[in-house]
Amino acid sequence: MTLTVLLADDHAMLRSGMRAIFDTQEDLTCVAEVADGRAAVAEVARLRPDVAVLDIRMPKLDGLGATEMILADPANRTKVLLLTTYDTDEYVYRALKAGASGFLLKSLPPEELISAVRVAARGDALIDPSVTQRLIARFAVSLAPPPTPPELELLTAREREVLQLVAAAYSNAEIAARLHVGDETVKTHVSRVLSKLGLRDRVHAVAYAHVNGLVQTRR
Amino acid sequence: MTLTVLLADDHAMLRSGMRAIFDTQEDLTCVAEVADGRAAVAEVARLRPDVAVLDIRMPKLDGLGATEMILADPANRTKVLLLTTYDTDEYVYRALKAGASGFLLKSLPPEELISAVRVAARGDALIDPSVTQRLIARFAVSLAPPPTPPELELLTAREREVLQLVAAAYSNAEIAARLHVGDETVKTHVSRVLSKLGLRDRVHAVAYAHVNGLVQTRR
DNA sequence: TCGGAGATCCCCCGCGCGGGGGATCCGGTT
DNA sequence: AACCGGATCCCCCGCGCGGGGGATCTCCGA
Repeated sequence: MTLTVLLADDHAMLRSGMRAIFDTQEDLTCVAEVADGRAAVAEVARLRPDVAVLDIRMPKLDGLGATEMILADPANRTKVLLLTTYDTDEYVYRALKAGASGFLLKSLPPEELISAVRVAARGDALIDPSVTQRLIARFAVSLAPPPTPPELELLTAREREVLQLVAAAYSNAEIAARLHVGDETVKTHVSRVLSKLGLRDRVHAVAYAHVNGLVQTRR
Repeated sequence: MTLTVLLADDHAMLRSGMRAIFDTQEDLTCVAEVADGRAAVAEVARLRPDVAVLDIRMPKLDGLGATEMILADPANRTKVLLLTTYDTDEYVYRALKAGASGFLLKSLPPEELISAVRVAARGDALIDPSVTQRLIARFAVSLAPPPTPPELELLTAREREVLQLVAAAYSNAEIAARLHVGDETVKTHVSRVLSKLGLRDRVHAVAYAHVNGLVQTRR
């Protein structure tokens, strides 16, 4: 089975260079060449190639915008490979968010471009190693739990427990019922929490808890 | 300049296979072979190779634990490539969080293993395409803003503005001063916000705002 | 032209909340 | 035995807050 490819780049020379590379492969067919993003979107919709190789810098609509439009339409099954000279982080994030199957630099050796197209076509993805490094760093921080402020150590276990419930917007009476203690007890705990953390009232406590990741939201 | 490599895998056969691959390259030297994670950590500390290629499944200490120990020690400049048969997502996250320079499957062609070592040595990173695909998906959701609940549309611009300030734990008087209006006005806005959103009091409003991403914390 | 939505300001009332005192009981350390 | 930190419960007081009524003004669209 042969793979169909669309090329989008505003430099005719680069397009013919890439086409020459694909032509060396029997199973790859370059079915269209376009010079701007709008044409890329239109031709992808018309020809439904397996893979679209898009430059980021293009007239009318850039490669990122084209990627977003192509991948936003569920009728398209085309995989998108982005090719660029510059690897600004913002570009990378936008590309990956849109669902691109690849983010490659133009310094890529020809044979690797070929393999990239095959990778994309089979539903996998690949990212240039120089970009991957920074992506990992970014990913690591997004996985890392927010740093626990040291003043939290001042709280006793019970106080932390109460703080959790305050953060969940429970009233003193509700917390008392939930912990099976009197509400006067809860008031004492809350007071201690506020004074130890230097917070004015329970409203500040709620904000504090959320900002410092004491409440699990996403993930 | 030649690159030094450490191999860690509990299968002697696989180690000698990889060593044979590296031996075909003049600039790559395999300086050590070990069969478990603890030995890997020790040998890396002793020999300081440029790159350590670790299997994940190993006795005593697995490749992930070894990676964490190696990369936690700032005295080590060794880059870590993880090699595995299975690509469980949890493995990948843990590896990347620890700061691994690569996550590769054992199905990798020999020549790509060689290029992976060179990539790692120069400070870049690479991830197997089949893993990259899922990583992108995960990364995209971590970038995506939390969905805005529809009831927020009921609020007027001013009410949303007040909600933001309530979420930042400002009192009615502080909000009034900040918006240059009377505090009675603020009370009206807050009341409307609470009733429109079905919230009991401002404490619930703070929690609501944080849960629904109306307050920027990380990123 | 009239109506409604939105922003602004006003009064009263009840209550939850937070501060400031205090008390008892238990478990662990000294 | 004496001590202390932690958890529990109690009382009083002042105030911010939220609900329920109002009111005016402006802008915009029917």
